[in-house]
Amino acid sequence: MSWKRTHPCGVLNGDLVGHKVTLNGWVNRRRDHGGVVFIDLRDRSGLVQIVFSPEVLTAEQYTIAEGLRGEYVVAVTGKVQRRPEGQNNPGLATGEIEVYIESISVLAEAKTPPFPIDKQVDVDESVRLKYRYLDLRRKELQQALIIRHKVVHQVRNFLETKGFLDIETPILTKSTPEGARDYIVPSRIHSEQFYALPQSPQIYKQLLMLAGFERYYQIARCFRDEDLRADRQPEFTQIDLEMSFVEPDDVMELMEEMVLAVFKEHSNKTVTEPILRMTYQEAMSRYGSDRPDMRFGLELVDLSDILKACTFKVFASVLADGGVIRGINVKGCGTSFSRREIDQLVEKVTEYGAKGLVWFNIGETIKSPVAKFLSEEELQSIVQTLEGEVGDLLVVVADKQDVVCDALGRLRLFLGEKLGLMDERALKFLWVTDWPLLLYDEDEGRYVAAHHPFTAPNDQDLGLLETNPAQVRAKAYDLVLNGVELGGGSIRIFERSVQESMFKALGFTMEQAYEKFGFFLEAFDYGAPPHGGIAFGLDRIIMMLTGVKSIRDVIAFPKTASAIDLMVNAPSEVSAKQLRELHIQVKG
RNA sequence: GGAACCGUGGUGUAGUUGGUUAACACGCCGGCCUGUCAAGCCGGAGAUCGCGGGUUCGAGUCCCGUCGGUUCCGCCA
Repeated sequence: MSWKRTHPCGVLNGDLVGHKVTLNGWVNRRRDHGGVVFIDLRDRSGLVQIVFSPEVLTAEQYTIAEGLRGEYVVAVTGKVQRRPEGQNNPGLATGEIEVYIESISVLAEAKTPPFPIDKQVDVDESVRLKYRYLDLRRKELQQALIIRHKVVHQVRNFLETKGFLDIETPILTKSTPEGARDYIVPSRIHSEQFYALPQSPQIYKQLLMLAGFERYYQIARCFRDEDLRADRQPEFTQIDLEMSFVEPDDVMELMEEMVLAVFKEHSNKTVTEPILRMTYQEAMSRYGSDRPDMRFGLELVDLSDILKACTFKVFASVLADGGVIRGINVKGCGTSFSRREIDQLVEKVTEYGAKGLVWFNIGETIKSPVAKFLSEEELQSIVQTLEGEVGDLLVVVADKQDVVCDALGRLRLFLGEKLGLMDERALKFLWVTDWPLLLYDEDEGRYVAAHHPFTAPNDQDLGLLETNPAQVRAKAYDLVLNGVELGGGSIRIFERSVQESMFKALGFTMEQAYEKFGFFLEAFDYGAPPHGGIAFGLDRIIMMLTGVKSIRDVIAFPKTASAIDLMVNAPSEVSAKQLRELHIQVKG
C-alpha cells in the first residue's frame, strides 16, 4: 500500500470528518493508556492527535503502536473523526478532530533526543548548537525561519513589481581597505595571493548601475571578520538594492512602502506611519544617538548658553575648551530614586566615558552636590531650561560634545529601560538623514567614512571637502526602528573627480587609491548614471518581527560567540596536502 | 584584546558557614491501565559535580589555571 501523504497534520479539521487520510510525521508525544494509545503527530504544519485502538487495528499493528517513542518517524492511514463529546482540545488547531489509525508503518526509529523537542526549556546553547538539526524541530525556530522565508518572498515580490532585477555578485572577491576585517581565501592558482569574501556587494552593485541595469537587488550574504554580539554574526544577510537616476527621497519613499508592508504583514505591534525623519545633527543633540529610540522622551537639553558666565570650575573649563553642557530631566525620579540609584547613574555615566554626572534633586529646595558652587540664578535657569518641577531629578554632563552626547544618550537608554518607558507594543520607525560624510578617527589620526567611501557629499558642501571635512554632509540615510539600525544607504558618488577627492580626504595617496580602486575610478569615465541605494539587515528585521533577543534564533545554522559552528565543527584544520596546494605554511 | 556571569545524571534545577550515601522535577527503561492531550499509578536505571592543579584531616562548595557557553566594552566602511 502507499504511504504517500494526503494531508499535512496541522490542516485537518471538521470538514474532513469521515475522510480517509494518510499522514507522515514525527511522534511529538505519546500517551499510552494500555487499551488505547494517543499520539500527537507532528509535521511542519502542526500537530494532530492520532488514536490507536485494538478494536480497529490488528494485534500486530497495535504492538507497533505501543512501541512508538518520541521522534520516531511514521506513516499512518486512518479516518478523520470528530472527537467524543467534551473531548475537544481548544489548545490545538486540530483539536476538534482526531484520526483513528487503521494501519501504521515506522519509517525511522529515533534515539531519545538530548533535549526536549516538544517543550520550551532553556537548554544550554552549546548542546542546542551541536544538535542544531534537532533544535530546528522546535516550534520557536521553525516559526522564525518560516517568517524569514515569508519576508524574503514578500520583498522579492515587492521589488519585482517595482522593476528590480535579482543579480548575483561574486563571493570570491577582492580585499579592500576601509571597513571591517575581511575573511580571506587563499588562491591555489596564484601563490601568495588571496581573495576576500564580500563585506557587502557595494562596488559590484554600483558597477551594475554603470552597466545600465537601473534597478538591482539581491538577498546577499555578507561576511565580516569581527567579534560577535547578540545581534552580530560573521556571516549575515542583507536585502541589498541599488537604483539609477534617483534622489534620497526616491529611495526612502520606496523603501518606506516596502518596510511598512513587511511589518504590517508580519508583526502584531502598532506601526506608526508615515516614518518620521530627523537629521543626524538633530538626533545627536536631542537623543545623543545616531539611532534614537523614539518610543520615549527623556530628551537631551543644552545648557551651555545659559551657563556661559558660570564660574563653577567644572562647567567653566569645559566651556572654555569648546565643550558643551547638557542635561536630561528624569521626570518624577527626584522623589522616587534612592541615593543608591542616583549613585548608580553617576557610575553608568563614568562607564560611558564622561568624567562625571552632576545631579539636581528638586524638592522643597534644590539638592545637589554642586549647589554651593552655583548662584541661585544659575540653579533656577538650569531648572527652567530643563522644565524641572518639584519631584524631578535633573542629570547634567559637561564635556566635549561627542562625549556628552554618547554618555547622555546611553544613560537615556538605561533610564528608559529601568523606568519601563519603552512601549513594547509600538514600532517607531525613523529615518536619520544628512549624515556627516566623514568622522575623525582619533586612533587612526585621520578621517574615516561615516558610511563608506562611495557616499556622495551634499552638493552645497562639496567645497568643504578639502577645507573642512567634518562639516560635509552626506546624501545618506539610515532607517532606525526602536533604537535599532535596520539599514542604511546613500546616493553614491558617480563622478571620478569627486571620488578622487573622497579618497584624498580619507588620507589615501592617489597611488594607493588607484592600486585599490583603479578599476572603479576608471569605470566612471564611461558614462556613469547618478545612482544610490540601501541595504537592510535581514536578520535584524526578523529579530524585530519575532521579538527574539539573539540573532542565532533567526539563522538556521549560526555560530557561537567565538565564531565556531559547533555542529560541523568549523573552523578546523586542513590536510598538509591542502596547505601545500595553497602555498601556505602554518606556524607551530 | 579586556571584563562579567554560567558550567552538578539525558534536560532543567537544589545543594547552608567545607563534613557521611549529591537531592528534586521532567525525560528514559519496566509493569499496570480504554479517553488522554504536561495522562495517571507502581518500580528501576542513570552523576567520578566541565577539565587540571592547589589549600585542607576532608572540596560540588574555597583559591589558581584552563576549556566551553553567554553578555558587554574595544572592534563592526
